[in-house]
Amino acid sequence: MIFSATCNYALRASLYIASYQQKRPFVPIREIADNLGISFHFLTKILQVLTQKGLMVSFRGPHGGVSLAKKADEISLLEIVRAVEGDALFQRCLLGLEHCNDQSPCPLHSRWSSIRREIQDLLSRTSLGKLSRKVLSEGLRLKASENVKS
Amino acid sequence: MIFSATCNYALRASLYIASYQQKRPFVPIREIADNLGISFHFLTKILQVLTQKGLMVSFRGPHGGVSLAKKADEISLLEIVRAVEGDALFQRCLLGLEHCNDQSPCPLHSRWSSIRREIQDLLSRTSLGKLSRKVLSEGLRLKASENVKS
DNA sequence: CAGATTTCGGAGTCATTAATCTGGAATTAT
DNA sequence: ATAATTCCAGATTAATGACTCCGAAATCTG
Repeated sequence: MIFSATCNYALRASLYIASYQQKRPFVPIREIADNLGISFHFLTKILQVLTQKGLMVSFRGPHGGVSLAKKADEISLLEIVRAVEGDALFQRCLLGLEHCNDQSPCPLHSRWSSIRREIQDLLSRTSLGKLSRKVLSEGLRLKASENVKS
Repeated sequence: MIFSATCNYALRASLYIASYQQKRPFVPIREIADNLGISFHFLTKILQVLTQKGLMVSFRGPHGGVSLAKKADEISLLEIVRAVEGDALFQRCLLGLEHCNDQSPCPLHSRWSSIRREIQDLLSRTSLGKLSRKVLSEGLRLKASENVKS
């Protein structure tokens, strides 16, 4: 629902970096991939996009990796989402109609618009910093939890 | 966003039937496809699913077509969505995590859950009948609007 | 410098969804 | 009967997204 796998990975990886970068200048992609259970090569590609868009900075070689380009409190989830999903995401019609807007609305336009705005507000109000602190203090998970039973 | 093309088509076609069935016993799929700008064969396949799931009834031959299985006021958009998208749609985590729930939540779980519920409520409160009356009275569109300029 | 580490960038594969095509079966009208 | 209409069902193709692979470039260590 809502987001592509690419976008989910981008959010989780960003959150991982914000949470576990600590004093290191860079966090290796391999570490992120291993800890979140994401394909290394695929994640590499996704993070490349984020660095190209200026949200991350990267460094090659030993002790290299990626790092947030700004302070974690200054990066909103919305920025991450927009970087990988593009700008059209928050303009789409619930019925899939092109050019559905206030002038030429579909039957659900007004009601859907307000929910869509809520989603956008949630993402723009929530920063990586805020959320990473919550992850650390409450021990929340970012990975798919492979705990089968036991 | 949110829905697949299949689901969009299912909703629009259902709404078309509810709006334009008038006194006819059945509405031909060809007419729906032409008026909504959807591939006939593809729409056929989608409506077959809706009839298999008991939401529509169909009839072959001249003056055949498909028809709502219940009164339009008794069919919610949610029923249509569930029939084509399956049941998992309204349980998915914003970060794409499996088994994200109150016991083992992701960092966004509580906030996302409430928005997700709003979406589900909107769809379950809105019936085909209610929405089709709105379509007719306000002249709202169900198709992609090919008005280039003129 | 040699070798290990790590990102970069492009190409290729696989799976799922979207869409098309073709023939057949049911029904009606002539 | 025969033809026309319309849904049904399966096969095929196209497009997109998800994921893999590999060689190259940058950087550090010894």
